[in-house]
Amino acid sequence: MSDSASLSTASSPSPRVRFAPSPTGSLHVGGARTALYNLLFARREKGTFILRIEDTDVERSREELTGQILSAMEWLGLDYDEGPFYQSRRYDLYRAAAERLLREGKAYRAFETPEELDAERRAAEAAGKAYRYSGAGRRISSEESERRARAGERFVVRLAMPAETIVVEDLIRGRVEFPADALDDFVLVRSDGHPLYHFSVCVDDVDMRITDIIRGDDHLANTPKHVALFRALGAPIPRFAHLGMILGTDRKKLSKRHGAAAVEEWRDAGILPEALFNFLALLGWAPGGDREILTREEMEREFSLERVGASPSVFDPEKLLWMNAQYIAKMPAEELLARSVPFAAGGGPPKDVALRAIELHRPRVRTPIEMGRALASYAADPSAYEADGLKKHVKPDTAGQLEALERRLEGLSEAEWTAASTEAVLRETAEAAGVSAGKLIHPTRLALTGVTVGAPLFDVVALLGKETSLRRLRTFRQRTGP
RNA sequence: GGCCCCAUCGUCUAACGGUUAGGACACGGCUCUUUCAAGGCCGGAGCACGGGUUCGAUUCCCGUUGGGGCCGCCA
Repeated sequence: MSDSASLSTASSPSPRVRFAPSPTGSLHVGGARTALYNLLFARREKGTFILRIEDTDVERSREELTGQILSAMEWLGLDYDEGPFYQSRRYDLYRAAAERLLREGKAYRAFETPEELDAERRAAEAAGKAYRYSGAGRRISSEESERRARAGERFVVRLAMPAETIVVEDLIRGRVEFPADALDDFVLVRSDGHPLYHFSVCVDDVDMRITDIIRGDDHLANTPKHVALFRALGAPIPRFAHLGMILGTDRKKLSKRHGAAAVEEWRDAGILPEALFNFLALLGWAPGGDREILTREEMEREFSLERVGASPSVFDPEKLLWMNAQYIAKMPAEELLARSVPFAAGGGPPKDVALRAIELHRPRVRTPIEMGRALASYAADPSAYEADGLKKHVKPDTAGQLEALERRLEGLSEAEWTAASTEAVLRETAEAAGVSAGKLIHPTRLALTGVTVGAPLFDVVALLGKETSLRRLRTFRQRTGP
């Protein structure tokens, strides 16, 4: 439309975003939500989503965890356009950047030992003051610094923070200011040559031409460091968007301590990836209107940071389970069957029976695991009967009534064995015995399924078939009778 | 302790100065019914507090309180 619109489009390249987990644990739901927002943002803005593994912490990073994170992302459908890139393979880049900053006087060597720093920190604490690095290294001349380095003295590289307020324009939080005296000259490179988090992040974000940094709120306080670093590196400052934390029910940052903080734990609990994706997307973002169940396409089309809230959100497993049930309700039977069979002990009944069982139990289960259990009950006779059910529904004359029921049911041919006709037979039997149908229905359910709750009895009877139904009835009578 | 962020039902959220403050989960009731669900209907439940600004504040500003985060040669 207008000149300025086309101009701004021309001057802002397509966005590049990244998700940068460190393999020090499995994929956390908070991390997954961050990745998901990056993905949605990239799709919506026709940008590029990059995956970068931040494995510079040699003590804590573990290779197998990278594999776990990758597979959890794949399972959830968090697909990236570029990467994964590994920071551990990019040390040359960090070394070159550090040398450049040193040369340009934007960073300097500091020769304090960890023990000395520890002592300073403790002293500050004892004095009730906030600890700041003294800046001693800054006052060493570059000649002397060079000389000591060449002499083999150990040193770290620190950034010379400018003495000015740093302003962060956050897409979600607005303008946030950090006074200069709250920041000190933080360490870029360890004495063993390892680049540290803040440094490798910024060097990579510059190198990968990241335009928008969407990450957790816990990084907001780190952002002035990053801004200073981007400036020192002579790079443009990306846009920032800091997401509210995901909390446990105790309103503390969600962690393993809360149980089920990892994506794979939910996977193993029978949560469908689509459901978790949908649920996580709505933890902080609302599409507007009253919609809750959205397709991936809708989310990719409608996601916008403007509609992302700033406040933290509590992760509610109950609602996740509800959402899972919503997805189960709509899933094609074949697919639901395929997802449930792995959880059916013994593989469940033949496919035609299984498919009908799926429809019977679909509204009654919330996970494929529960569905698997239901399927298994059609293939194997009950191994035990619910104790409370026996007590409640088995009376002295129950066995006799069930025997009468069996006799009459035997009169039905295989072809006549339907829900309607078996029901009719049961009701006739009850009437003949002068009792209500319930007196027979409940013990029959117990006999056929072992429990007192479940799908409509006569549908179950029909599905089980004549032979199995009668066998289970007989067994029940023998095991519970006089 | 210093700095920073956040604040609508128990929970997730809608509202972008004027609404009987809407929806969803959970909860309770009714309905359906052989049980349990699912579904449908109904209900209880919220603008943290105090000052401003304004004709008018849930909404804007300041403060208080409460919660959270960051302050490493961790990420």
